[in-house]
Amino acid sequence: MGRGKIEMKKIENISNRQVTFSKRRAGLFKKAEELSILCDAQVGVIVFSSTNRLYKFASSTSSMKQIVDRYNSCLDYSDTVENVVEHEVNALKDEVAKLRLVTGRMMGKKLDGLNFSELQQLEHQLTEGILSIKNNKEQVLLELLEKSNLHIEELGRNSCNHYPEKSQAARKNSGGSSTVVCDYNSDREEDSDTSLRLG
Amino acid sequence: MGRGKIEMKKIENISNRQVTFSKRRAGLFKKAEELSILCDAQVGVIVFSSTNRLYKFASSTSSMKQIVDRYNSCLDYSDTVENVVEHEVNALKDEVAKLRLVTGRMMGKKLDGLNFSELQQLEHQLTEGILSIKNNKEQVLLELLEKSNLHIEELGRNSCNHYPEKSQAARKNSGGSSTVVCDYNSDREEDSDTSLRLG
DNA sequence: AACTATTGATAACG
DNA sequence: TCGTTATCAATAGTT
Repeated sequence: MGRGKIEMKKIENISNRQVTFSKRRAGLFKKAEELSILCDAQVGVIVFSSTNRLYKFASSTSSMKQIVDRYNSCLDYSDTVENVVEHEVNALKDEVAKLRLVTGRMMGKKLDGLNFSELQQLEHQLTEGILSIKNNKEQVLLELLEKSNLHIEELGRNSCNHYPEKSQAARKNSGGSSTVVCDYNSDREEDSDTSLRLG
Repeated sequence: MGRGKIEMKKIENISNRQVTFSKRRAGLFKKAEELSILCDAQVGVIVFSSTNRLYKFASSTSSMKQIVDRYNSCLDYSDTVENVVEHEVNALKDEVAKLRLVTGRMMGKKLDGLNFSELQQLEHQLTEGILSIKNNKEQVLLELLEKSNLHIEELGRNSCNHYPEKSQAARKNSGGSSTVVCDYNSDREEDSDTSLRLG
């Protein structure tokens, strides 16, 4: 219909295609509405243009959501997204429960079901953990010490160059093996997000 | 079009309506296909007849499921089921990650981001845990001991009553404070599912 | 189901 | 984007 037939293939001329899209989309929606009225049918039409715009039609008595829901309820639900997601949620809940049990046990709670060898294994695990933590503490302390010493050295040098009237006390401790007091609790630089949040 | 206009309202004659439904449904699907081909669009049509039968059309390059999914993804998702579920999944994933970090740290891994006071706190936590575990071990041992003693006592009584010819060795250890050897590792009764699975 | 008279949709054009 | 119109497609009523 129109001033001549057209081949049933993609219209290459873009503006032509856009015009035809608008007209035929309106025609399609009109036909859908007529079908729904004349034949008392529930009709939904979803159209995505080649430019990814969404156009939809739903017969007046219902929303597209209702139609899509009804359509979904007609399908076989053995392998749908919902099912897969539910599976994933269950797996995650299981893992959370397991991990909570493990952390709880490591904190000395929820030990009731364990036999002697399991308790012993757990204790061994914690002992190993403490050992590793002690090593890390040592490492952290060493690094703090080194940093402090560098700082003091620098302070000493600055005092010497720019503030000669205040340099005496600083210079006194700027030697190779000076004693340094670290304020451990104030050592919160970056990475404070990695804090424990236990309990 | 046809041998005269028709009023745009529900066709009351049932067989007429069914015929028109078939014809116009075919026409609608044909129009949908033409639109999809000519204009390179993705088109889906869902029709429920007045007799609740489902008819659907999806443009050849896609399934209705794809179209419906794409449609859903285009909606405003501020308050849908999917969004709530996604939130739940994300929360669970976060919790799993957090718990893994905690258990990892308790096992002496992933300690790199921690400062001295955090390490000290962690160590204290583990020390407390070990203390609690030691108490539980003690309790388990005491219970095992009691059980064993009861068992031996019973054995002794049975030997005395029914197998007098074998009773001498048993009777020898059936006193109040006898020495008992426990096989800890074989103490796997019920609740084996609550085992640790660390690491 | 086919047929066909008629209306409706739309391709090309302005 | 919008209106017009010549043309063809869809289909209502009939067989």
